[in-house]
Amino acid sequence: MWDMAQSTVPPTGPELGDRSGLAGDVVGRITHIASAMRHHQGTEFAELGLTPATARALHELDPDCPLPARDLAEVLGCDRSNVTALVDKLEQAGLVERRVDPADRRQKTLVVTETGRQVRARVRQVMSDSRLLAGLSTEELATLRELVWKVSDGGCPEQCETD
Amino acid sequence: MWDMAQSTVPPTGPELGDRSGLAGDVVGRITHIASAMRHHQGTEFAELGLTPATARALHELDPDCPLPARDLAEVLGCDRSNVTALVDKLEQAGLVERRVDPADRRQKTLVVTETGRQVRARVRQVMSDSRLLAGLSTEELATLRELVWKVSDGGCPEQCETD
DNA sequence: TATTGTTATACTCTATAACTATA
DNA sequence: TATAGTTATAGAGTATAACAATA
Repeated sequence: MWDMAQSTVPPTGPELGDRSGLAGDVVGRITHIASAMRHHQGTEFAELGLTPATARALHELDPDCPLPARDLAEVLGCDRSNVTALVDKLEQAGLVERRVDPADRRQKTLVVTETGRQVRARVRQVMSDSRLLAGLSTEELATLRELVWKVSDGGCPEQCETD
Repeated sequence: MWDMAQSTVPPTGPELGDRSGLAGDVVGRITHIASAMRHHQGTEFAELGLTPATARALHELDPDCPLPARDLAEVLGCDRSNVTALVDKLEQAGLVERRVDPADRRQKTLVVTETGRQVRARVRQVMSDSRLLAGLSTEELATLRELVWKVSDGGCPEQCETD
């Protein structure tokens, strides 16, 4: 069935009986599509002087609602120690500032600068760039959205805790 | 529009007019789903004593059609130098053997062992594991397959050369 | 004593460049 | 000279453990 997923035969015969082959096929395709998306985003981020990880970190930092590093780590689903390096790079690039929280001097609040705000807007643009979906009609897109929505609701929408 | 993708509101109102919002929404969901799939696969591979990269390498090695390392690198879309380390691990685990090609003694053919054959079967199972799609009916699955197929045809099915 | 951010360290993944042994 | 595999090295990404400052 995996071989089928790798072939170039179009899905003209849905073969509704073979549920697991069907599902495995879809899994393979989604993997391919996501990989292509990551690749494309990676090159776009590089043009902004960002790596995928720093871009994602910037993306998660709301300019209107500064977070402590601890919370950013949680949103990113990674360890606090990684956030240090990520924010180091963002700060070096002038996109983010660390500010000691006067209320709790252990915490450092991550504030997006004006430049950071602009770069972040571009990052968000790239992250929802849908050129890969250009081949679908608007109706197909709507159907696809319904289906992927249903999948991510039933599965692991955020950090995949249901494993 | 990205905020919409992050919300928990179901897509009951398709809003067919907003094509780019629709598409960005789908991109975000596909990213989430693929991330969850990678996470799940990673833990399954770990139980087999494999990393995602070694699992993928093993997956690409057809036991009935041994490849030289050069070809594996091409299939994996990575540099030859990486294949050395990957095959080192697979060989250490007793899953693959290197054999010098008598016809061209520069080449080393990668042969999957009997154990490797069994582990690879499990890897293939994990890679097409579709528990995340359990919430879809077989009909929805068929529709989804048609759509993702169409996307990967129009976009970057394999190593994304069309960038 | 518990928590925040940091540092030190290690492992995976990937890329480039230089080396070797063949061809 | 060109190619296959290897080695050395580097950087990104992520994890754990230990530490300083603060609560």
